[in-house]
Amino acid sequence: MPYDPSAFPPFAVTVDLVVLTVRRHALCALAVRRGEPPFQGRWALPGGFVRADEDLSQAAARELAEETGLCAHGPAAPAQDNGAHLEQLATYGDPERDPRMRVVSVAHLALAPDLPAPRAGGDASNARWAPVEELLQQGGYGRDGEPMAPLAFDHAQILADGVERARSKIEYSSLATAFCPSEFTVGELRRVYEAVWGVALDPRNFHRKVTGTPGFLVPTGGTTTRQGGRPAQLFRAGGATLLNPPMLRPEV
Amino acid sequence: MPYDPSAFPPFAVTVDLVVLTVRRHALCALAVRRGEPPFQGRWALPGGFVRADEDLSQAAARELAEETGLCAHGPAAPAQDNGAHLEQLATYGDPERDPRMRVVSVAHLALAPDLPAPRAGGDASNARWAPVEELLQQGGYGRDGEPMAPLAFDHAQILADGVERARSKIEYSSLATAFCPSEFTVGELRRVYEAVWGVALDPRNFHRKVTGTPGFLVPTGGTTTRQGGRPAQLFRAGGATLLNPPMLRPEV
DNA sequence: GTGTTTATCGTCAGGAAGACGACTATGATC
DNA sequence: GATCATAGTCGTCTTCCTGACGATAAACAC
Repeated sequence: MPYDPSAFPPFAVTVDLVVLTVRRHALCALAVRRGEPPFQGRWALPGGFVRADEDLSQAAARELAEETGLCAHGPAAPAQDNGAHLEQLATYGDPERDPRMRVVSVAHLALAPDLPAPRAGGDASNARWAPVEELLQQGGYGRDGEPMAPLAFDHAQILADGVERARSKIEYSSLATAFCPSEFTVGELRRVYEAVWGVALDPRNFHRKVTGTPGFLVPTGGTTTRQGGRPAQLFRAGGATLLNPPMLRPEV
Repeated sequence: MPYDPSAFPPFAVTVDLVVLTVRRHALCALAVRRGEPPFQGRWALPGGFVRADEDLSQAAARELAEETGLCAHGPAAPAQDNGAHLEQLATYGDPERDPRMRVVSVAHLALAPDLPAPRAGGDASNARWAPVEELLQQGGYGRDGEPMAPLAFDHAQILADGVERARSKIEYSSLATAFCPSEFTVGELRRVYEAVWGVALDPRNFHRKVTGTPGFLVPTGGTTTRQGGRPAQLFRAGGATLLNPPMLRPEV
């Protein structure tokens, strides 16, 4: 078929972000309140249009910086540089997903260490970290007693897919360190796994496992007592990105 | 921001397909020859524009049917129904990836049993199954001595990503059965793993492993000698989609 | 000091996987 | 028909990993 601009329908292309972090032992996602219709006043995932001269990953990194100030790095993550991990998640293109027009959204997944309060165009009341289970439950009430409407558009599905990706990916990759500050203890890393998977892990077996996996953790020599109790060794993320053997998520 | 159609740039959205199969002990992909510029005469992945009222997965299934006649089913695959497995792979949106205009392509991965010769709009000379290593090598010569130009657009990258997805996914899912006919032997399944991974596997350990994984294989009661040698039991794919424990890809 | 908390080391039993021997049941060849 | 080649299937043995859990260590609160 020759080139004919009328031969294909025009689409709007957006990026939406599932930004995850661990706060107070819970897996949380960044949500922003919509200021305009459709779904005005409802919570949604941050995102925006891809610009004409931008790659998809560039657009995602730009949106991430606008919403959180984080500097992104790609899936082939180098050692911890205090930026966020960013990778493409999936693309959502149901013809009915946006009532205004045909929008295809390329969702991205970002993993970040615990951060100060989010900003959404400088307006803190319109952005927040919320536990993912709170965002995903239908028709419940939030921690502040406010009735929780479901997320706008198909963002509940996107969030669920992002959470599932994160849950499975920390099994066989060193991605869990993306939730930690640049230096962290084995216990802090264990609490990340416990928060993301929602299970309790044996501290002794976990310690043996992560310290025994080559390339996962590199000791810095320092220690800390910020968690209370006996001082713990500090580590930073090692060069390995794939864990062999993988961490095993307990059954059920 | 209020709804303003001029506020976002228009994109063309396409689906491209990585269709994989195993033929003659080699992992092969479906390639079609381009009939028009750009990249006229070069090999490319099959694909086409998403229609105005179509979901992305619908568009991918339609393209797959047009190129191969296969009926697709989704990632939550039911028991083997002789259709192809189809899942979304990733989305490619570099501003320069198509010289004509801004095109975002949602690549999909399809896995199919060995098939009769492909058809591309009824023209067999413009479609073929080619070993993936042949399609991915730069500047070599094909099996027929014809010089091999690289695949059109960024299709070499898409194909490489699809192959890597298939290689890793047969580790922890029962997807390898999507390469087999509805009834198959343990040896045939092993040859699928060997072709996709490009390694030799121990027949005895492989047999113990797959027959011992609950839900992976169910015996049909029949036997076959189509591979020569002692008759082998026939199986069909069981209900399990995730393998626990996973198959282990041997180290390099 | 005593108790609490967290970190870290060690032990032991059960299971999974790699290496590989042995046996079985076909078709092909002489 | 005997022999051989080819595949398939069952066992064994050793090694490694994991889960369960006891024990010790080093901080802080009182």
